[in-house]
Amino acid sequence: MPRRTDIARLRKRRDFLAAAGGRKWAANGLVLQALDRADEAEPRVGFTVTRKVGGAVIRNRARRRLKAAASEILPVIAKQGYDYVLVGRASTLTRAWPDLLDDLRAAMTKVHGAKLHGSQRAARGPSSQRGSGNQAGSESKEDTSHG
RNA sequence: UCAGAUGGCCGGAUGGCCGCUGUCCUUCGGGGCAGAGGAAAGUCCGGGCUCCACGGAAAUACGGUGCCGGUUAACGGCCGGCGGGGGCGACCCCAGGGAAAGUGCCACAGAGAACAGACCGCCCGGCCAAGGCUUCGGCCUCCCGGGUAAGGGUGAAACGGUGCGGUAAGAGCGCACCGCGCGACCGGUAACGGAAGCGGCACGGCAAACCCCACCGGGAGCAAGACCAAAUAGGGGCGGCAUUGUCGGUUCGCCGGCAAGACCCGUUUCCGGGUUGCCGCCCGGGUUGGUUGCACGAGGCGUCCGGUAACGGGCGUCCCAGAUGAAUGGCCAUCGCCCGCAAGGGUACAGAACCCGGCUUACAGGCCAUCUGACAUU
Repeated sequence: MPRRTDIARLRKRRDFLAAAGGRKWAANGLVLQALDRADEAEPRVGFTVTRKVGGAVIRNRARRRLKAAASEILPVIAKQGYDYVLVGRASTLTRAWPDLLDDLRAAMTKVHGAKLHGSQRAARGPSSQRGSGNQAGSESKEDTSHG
């Protein structure tokens, strides 16, 4: 099966900030942020490991594991028009490799599942973007009350 | 063998699958080669390079350095020596210039602490008011006046220490030795070392207190700086058109010259301030993206020569990361090492960001060389 590994990288600070305003899912070994750009362009991906996790060596190792996981999984299930940001945490290094891959797959489906409502509202245009940002808090509150 | 001192080095290995950055080749399928550190770290010093400022030099202020000599592009680094301190020793540590230029500080305790000082004590003299003793002559205590730095006590430190002489008791008052100060002269490039002789002996400590002296330092940094290309709003300049008045020409369509208009505000005039159309070209600045700076260098390795050494020179040889939300890796297996009876777990500190020379700090485990002290053996 031909694997596409050359997914475009996010390189600008404003892209990362925009993705941080999108859907977010925290798995055991990583945190995934996704933003639906509402166009049909190629998907893009970026990586972030904050100083909270550790020094430069630890952060580099975490980012490389995330890159390796992304190059294995994203070409299969990434969707057009999406920006993804993988955020490393302390457990990114200690998590077993198959578990880390499962974490990423699960996070991708979670983030895409939320998109299903969004695609219906996409006909109404920019209101969907405003909803993902401002009303995210109230939505999550409803979720917890249901569960 | 044990304990220790100094200097230096390594700091995982091999294989498989899949990737990343650079570069070269390509039959465009792909393939070859290279790819983190000793500290890449802290950003504490010193340079190269770049821009800015500046006529040269010096001075003031501020900051830094501070025994002497050498080394270097330079240094607060390094090497060699000197002085002081520590260790049986190998060796280690030290901001280590100036206190008769000046100012300041030296707490507490203590009688007295910087041209010091009699609390107790010791000694001499006086006195009989008081007390005691008396052989009735006086004597002692108290008191008064003085001498004394030997003893006690205080302190971090008390006009140097020990001994003998000396004295009323004492005192460098005298003497010997030690210490201290000055020191002709000798050795050394120098720091400094030695030292005849002289001086009875004080001229205290702190300059990581101010200060003085000598030397060094313009500022900012590769997000420096240079170049290219886009799109957007606004600025400046030039030209043309449009608008108004007037003069001249006219084929009555217009053309040319000159001048400025219109609106708003300060109550009006004068005067002052502000705003204002369209198009093209040029200039300069900001933003974004790209290229460059950017990796051949105070370069690595080997060898020879000079030098105790730091280091310098000659010759040969090699090309050895170049990213920019930032490559140099992810996963798996086997082995090594450490912990554990085993299952199993762990495998240091840490990631280039313009480049060099240092310093400092972090570091599992291990190796090598030289030297020192014990013990044992021959």
